[in-house]
Amino acid sequence: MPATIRDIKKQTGLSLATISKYLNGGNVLPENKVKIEAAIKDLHYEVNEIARGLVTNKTRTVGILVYSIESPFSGLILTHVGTALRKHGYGMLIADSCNDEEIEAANVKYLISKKVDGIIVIPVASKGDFLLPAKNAGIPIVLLDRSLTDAQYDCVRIDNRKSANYAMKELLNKNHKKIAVIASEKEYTGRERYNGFMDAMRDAGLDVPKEYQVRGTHSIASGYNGMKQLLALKDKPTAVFMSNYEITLGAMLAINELGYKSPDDISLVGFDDQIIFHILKPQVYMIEQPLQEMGEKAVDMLMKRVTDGSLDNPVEIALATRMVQGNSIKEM
Amino acid sequence: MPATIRDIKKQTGLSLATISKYLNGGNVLPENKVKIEAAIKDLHYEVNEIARGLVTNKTRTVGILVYSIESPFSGLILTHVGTALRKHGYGMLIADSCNDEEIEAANVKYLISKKVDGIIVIPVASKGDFLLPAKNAGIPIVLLDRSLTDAQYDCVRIDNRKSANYAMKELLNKNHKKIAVIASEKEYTGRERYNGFMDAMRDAGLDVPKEYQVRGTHSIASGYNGMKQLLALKDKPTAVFMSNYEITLGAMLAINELGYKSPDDISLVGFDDQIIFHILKPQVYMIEQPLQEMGEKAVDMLMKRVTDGSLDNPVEIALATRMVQGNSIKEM
DNA sequence: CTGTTAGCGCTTTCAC
DNA sequence: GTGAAAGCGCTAACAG
Repeated sequence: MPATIRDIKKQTGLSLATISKYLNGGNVLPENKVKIEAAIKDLHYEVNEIARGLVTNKTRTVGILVYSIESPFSGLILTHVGTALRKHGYGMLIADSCNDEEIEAANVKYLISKKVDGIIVIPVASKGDFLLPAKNAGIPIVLLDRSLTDAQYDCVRIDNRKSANYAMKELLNKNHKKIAVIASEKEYTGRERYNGFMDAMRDAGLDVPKEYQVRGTHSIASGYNGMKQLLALKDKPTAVFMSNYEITLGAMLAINELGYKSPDDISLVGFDDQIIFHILKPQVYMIEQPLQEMGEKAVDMLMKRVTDGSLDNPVEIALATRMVQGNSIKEM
Repeated sequence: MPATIRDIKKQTGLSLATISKYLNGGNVLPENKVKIEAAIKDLHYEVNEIARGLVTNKTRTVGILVYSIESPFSGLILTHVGTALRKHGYGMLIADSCNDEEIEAANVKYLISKKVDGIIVIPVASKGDFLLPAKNAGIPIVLLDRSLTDAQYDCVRIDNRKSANYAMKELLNKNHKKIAVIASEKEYTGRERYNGFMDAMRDAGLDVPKEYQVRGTHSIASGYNGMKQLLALKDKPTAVFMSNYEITLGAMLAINELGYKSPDDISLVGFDDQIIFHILKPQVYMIEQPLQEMGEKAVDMLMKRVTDGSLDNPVEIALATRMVQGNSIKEM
């Protein structure tokens, strides 16, 4: 049975109010401060945040709804979210949606019952209904990385469409004409990046035959199979745009396995820079997302809602990305 | 302002006690049950777990202290931990130690103040002092994947030393004599696997020259540099044992980059099977950890302590691993 | 600056 | 099976 504020009261002879005031950073006579601090040490006292939360109606905990904690991307961005939250004195209650919309919806209710002060969500669903209970409960919500098609929430992400479009310039400038794409089909980012790719090709007046448009899932297997498919074509593309980390990884493996060399045999541009690509040959041209900035901005937005009680209209922030130069593109 | 149990009382005319009883699965007259359920729907009532926690002194939340949420291994095992916990009706409050012992120690206190019912920890530190505050507070603790050198806690892990030893048989049976190792030096698993490797070599009566013992960190870079180092030796090893996922990945990249082929030029055995290696050529012989079983067992042990209040002596469970056959070993 | 008091939302005796 | 009442550990008026 851990020490409570009453034990401190007993040892110091002070009132609960004074002790509470001290605990919350209020002004207390120096001598009392000393007494209280001594008692805290003595008794190994730690504030009971549950009790505190009951009265303040604040838990200093943010719920994180993550599409799949198994995915490497999740960890890479959550580490920044967590660090930013910790700086504000907040913790993360993480709920893994396991890429399952039902679990995701159930997790929202779970977080509500846990009285989290806000929710950061990298969604599985592309529609926003599942968030309504939280919204109705008045819990601030910030979307991260992925937006929703039918609902307005604060959102921090990159400009996927523009980034993909921009990435294509590298290939177009080097005179590639036969360019293929491997993109995930259902997810927000996959769709947007595919659109950006198509925008760029259309603007360049280039046609993209159906067999150059490989749509799959957000997975290594998709990249691997997609690239194999492309390399098996009679009329191979000279370049391929790979729309995310998993797809890029899979595609690179297929290339290696089949004994092709990039950029000699095929030029490459990928998405989602990760350390592994820094030590791979050839170094692939990669769109890099500002993961740290994304995590921090999402936390900033949420904190603003939480602490200011800000009720401004939702804003969607689309951060710029950066092209990491490589040597995976051949001049045509 | 969300509905409370008092709002239900108003609408149903029942007493708090009856409603509470219903909420906790107690027996209530069918007519009352109907009334309560209607009111809950009407008012969008969700239990306030904070208030409940204050009186029951249980939060149905488990704290997770993870060495680095950024690491792919973390996500792979936490997904199973999370799923198992959810089945028990528990959530995870995840605290990222960021590979930093100071943060780790601070996070313990944070979790205590959050009154988590138990803690699962994949530690950064190799000594157990940082867990003392939680232990003293009577919070059950289960170590996962990594043990500690100086403290007794429940622990679920694989038998790293034996697994590494066993993995070596594949190489020894195929008559390899000049075998090198790349292992992390400071971490628990790295040390144990290194020891298992050395055991096997000693038992086989084989010498391991210093330059065949590459010790580094648990990182891709370590594997990459380590393998380059080995391949640059005048007297190259015929086989290499790579002690974890990151090291294996890095080592494979180095091999590819230098244009070597496995198993023709070098035989390989790795640790930590992950999907990526399933589509890589050659398929590397890999020790596979039972991640799901590990996650579930850890949760089981914790739940036993939490719900039974079991105070038995700590037990350390070392699970068996499995060798995933590949084609990365040449018969000598 | 300090103390007294009420009460956050729920569970839990204990009568009935 | 139901209700009244007490209280979990803390904060937040308010008065002194």
